[in-house]
Amino acid sequence: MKEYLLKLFNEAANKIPELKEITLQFDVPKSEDHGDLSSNAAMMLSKKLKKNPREIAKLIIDSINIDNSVISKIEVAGPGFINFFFHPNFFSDVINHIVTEQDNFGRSDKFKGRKANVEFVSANPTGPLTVGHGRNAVVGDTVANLLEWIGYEVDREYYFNNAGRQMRVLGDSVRLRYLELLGEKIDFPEDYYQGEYIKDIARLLFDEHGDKLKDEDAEGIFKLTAEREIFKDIKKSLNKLNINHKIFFNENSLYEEGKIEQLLRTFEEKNLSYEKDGAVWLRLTELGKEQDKVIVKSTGEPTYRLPDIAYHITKFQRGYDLMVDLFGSDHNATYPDVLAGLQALGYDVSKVKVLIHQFVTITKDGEIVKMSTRKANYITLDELVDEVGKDVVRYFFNMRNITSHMNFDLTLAKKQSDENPVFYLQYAHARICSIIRTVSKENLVANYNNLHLLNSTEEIQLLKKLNLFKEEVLYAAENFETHRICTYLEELATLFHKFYTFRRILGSEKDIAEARLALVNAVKIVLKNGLSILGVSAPEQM
RNA sequence: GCGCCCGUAGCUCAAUCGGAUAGAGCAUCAGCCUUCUAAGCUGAGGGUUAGUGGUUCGAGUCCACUCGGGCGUACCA
Repeated sequence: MKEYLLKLFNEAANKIPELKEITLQFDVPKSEDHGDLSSNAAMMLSKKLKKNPREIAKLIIDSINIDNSVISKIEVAGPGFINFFFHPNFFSDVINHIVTEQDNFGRSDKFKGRKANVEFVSANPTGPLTVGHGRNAVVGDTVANLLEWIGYEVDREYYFNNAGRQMRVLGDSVRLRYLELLGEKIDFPEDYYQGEYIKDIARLLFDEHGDKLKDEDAEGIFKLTAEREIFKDIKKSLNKLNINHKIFFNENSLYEEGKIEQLLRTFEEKNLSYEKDGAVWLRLTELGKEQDKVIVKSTGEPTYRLPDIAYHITKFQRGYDLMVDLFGSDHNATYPDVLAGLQALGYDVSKVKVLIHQFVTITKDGEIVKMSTRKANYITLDELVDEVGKDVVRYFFNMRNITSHMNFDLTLAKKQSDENPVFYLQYAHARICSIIRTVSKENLVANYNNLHLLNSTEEIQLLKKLNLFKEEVLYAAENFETHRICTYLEELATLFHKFYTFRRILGSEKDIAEARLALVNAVKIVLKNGLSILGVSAPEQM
């Protein structure tokens, strides 16, 4: 629809040259009374032409050629909107596209041939994934899905840090628990990992090696075993949500391959770093930042900035056109330094898109569930998935804009009722499957030749919504907004349920019944495709 | 103190780079199942978009300030 109008306006620009100077946009009005698409071009031109916008709108209308079989009505409304009403037959075409393309309907090739990397979760293997990681995991995977739907070839990547202090503490936590098992009296520091899983790993080592490890370093077998075992659990948790990273990139490899040293030398050669108080600093002030930051501590150990920059360089070297990083808001202070460093080295940081999601609060029975990692008092992602199921978890995390703090209502999520929006969508799909099963026994077959018979309000609204799916996917993907898909699907499901209530298939005249069956088939495909972007299943019956 | 995010109906949230009368779901109230799934549908009530100024044809959206909440502000990540 938009393309069609764009073409008309570009033709009109021959008569009104100023039209070329503004970016044309067509919006779907909130109210149906305002047409199917609306243009604000006249208002944008009013200053330039020094004329009343309504007059300009009339001028524009006069200078475009209207095909009455496509556009049934054009009007000037309000302060100067031009409203376009499309002919009903125009909308039913979409059904043919949907049934032809099936599972691929909604995909576009706008970014075909381009490579994207989506880095998400990236939690260090120091403990099980929590509900907080869940939002990151689900949104990251869904963003990756969306990018695939608009043509990108996408690599899902998990970056983890196994070289720093955190992991040393982890190894030592296991070592102490191990010694405890051997009967030694230990003093377990408060800032060590308190969780039961540490004891499990210690138990594992004890069962396998007895007391032979009592003189081993924390950094050796203790740390390695902990990393291996915890990663096993992390991957299992992600698998339950159908999340599979293609690449697990670890920080150690950057050291092993000399990337860290190399980067340090480059900074030095370009005079972007200097030494002070025994540490190496990055000249961020010269890059417009507030203060210089340390990249190598006086102990000789790099801060996170150095490996992070080196890591992103590898992404550039791997040839991605788009690199998405998804972090929780606790990281919002770290990424600007990394980007500044990359930019100073001449990398095109506009290819890096950093997404920050806000935190998740869990409520149960109306009360906030308080969580503390240090005390190992948290709800794990695993527990959450086991309790409410994959579909609910994926839907709930996807349904909110990531810029908002989100409330995960455990009581609501567990309810298998109309209070839970996931079921509303799945129910619509199951209902359609049921209709198709029942109706096929009556010798009715979908017929795609009489779609003009779909002319009731309920049918036309449904058709219009189907027409918007592809655009909606594109918009959601380009803006990295997964919740858009949820909103769209809920609106589609609502329109379907209304259609179901007022327009029957059985009992209608055969031509109408068969056209409606075609419509219902199309709705089913779009619901299923939308749910598959979200990673939510589309059950055939409920 | 400073930086980022947020503040919309009783609750949870939408609102397409600034568009027309701010919309859904839940909750509350009143209705609809002898025919394709009632996990559904119809209707009603519910708002000074935290506040005050500003920018303009037009502001929930942009700017300034104030209030309130979250996360940061390390030679932790």
